[in-house]
Amino acid sequence: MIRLSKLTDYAVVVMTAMMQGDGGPHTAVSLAERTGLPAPTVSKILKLLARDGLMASHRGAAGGYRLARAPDAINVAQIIAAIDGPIALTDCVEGAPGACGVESLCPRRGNWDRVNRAVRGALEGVSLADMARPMFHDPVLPKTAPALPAAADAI
Amino acid sequence: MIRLSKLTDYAVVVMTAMMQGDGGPHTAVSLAERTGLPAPTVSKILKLLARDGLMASHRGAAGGYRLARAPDAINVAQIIAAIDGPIALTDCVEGAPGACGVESLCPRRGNWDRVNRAVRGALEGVSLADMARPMFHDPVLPKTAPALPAAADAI
DNA sequence: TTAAAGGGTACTGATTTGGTCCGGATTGCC
DNA sequence: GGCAATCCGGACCAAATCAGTACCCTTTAA
Repeated sequence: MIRLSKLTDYAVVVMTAMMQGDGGPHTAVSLAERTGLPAPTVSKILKLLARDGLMASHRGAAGGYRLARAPDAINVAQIIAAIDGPIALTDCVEGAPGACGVESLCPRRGNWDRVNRAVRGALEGVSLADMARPMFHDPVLPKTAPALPAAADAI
Repeated sequence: MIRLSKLTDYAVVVMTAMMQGDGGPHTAVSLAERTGLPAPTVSKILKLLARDGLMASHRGAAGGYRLARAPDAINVAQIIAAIDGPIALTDCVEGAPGACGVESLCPRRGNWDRVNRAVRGALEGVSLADMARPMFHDPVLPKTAPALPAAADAI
């Protein structure tokens, strides 16, 4: 199965936790307590998110982290990119020249990129605010749901 | 980065190789020679694809594998599902009850499923025939390209 | 009957990942 | 001005996962 790292999952947990409370900064340990995740791990996640500009950090006593933007201005693709690096399904992409051992027989590099683009677009369509919104059981989403063929459930 | 297993990448290589030649069956070793991949690996891939009905296999002497359907009736999502199992980005999906350690604090299960659905839909939109089609260098795809925001290249 | 081919399972080495820890830099408070 | 709280940036280790290989069995055409 296509795997997202657990860290990315945790990142969404942490970020949704930050949406609650007043606008004040959250420390890494307070978020760890609130989410039930180990503190060093939360710290690591926050650092990665801050490095990519998704978090605003403040050092010193009474410091902490805050979301850099409104929750609906942050999408899942950005979170994944911050934690896991660039979204690319294979090594066979433009960034890695010559890395592909069967390059001469592989005229498909650009086509995987097409797939990557499609996936990336799908991930950009879901915002952090969407993830925080409690989901009632299996609602047919009115506007954001992508059109799906009927056979999709077998995959 | 979101990773697709190498086996899946190889599967597309093998399947595109099968599109060439007459309609006769291809043996695992002949495909291995043609693609430059190790024979046991090719055999493993073919077995997985056959199990999911993407290949028609014929045993015995003069046996081999054939594509079960036309290349434009096979999409990338099906290939990934055959090799890597169900397409799900996190463990946090409906199928795994209680596996999530922070379940009580995690009201987002259904929302990851929303993301999964979006990705799945994107992958279903690309067929094997698309992957085999030679791609001229960085054409702006006229119809199949998803609408992308300008900032997308940083992801 | 024989040989060619797929079917299934188990094993191993390497890579990746999750998680932890440490010393240093920065900043507010007493 | 000193102190304490907090972030910052690495390096590090154990565990899980994955790619690849090998073996033996079943099937089937010649």
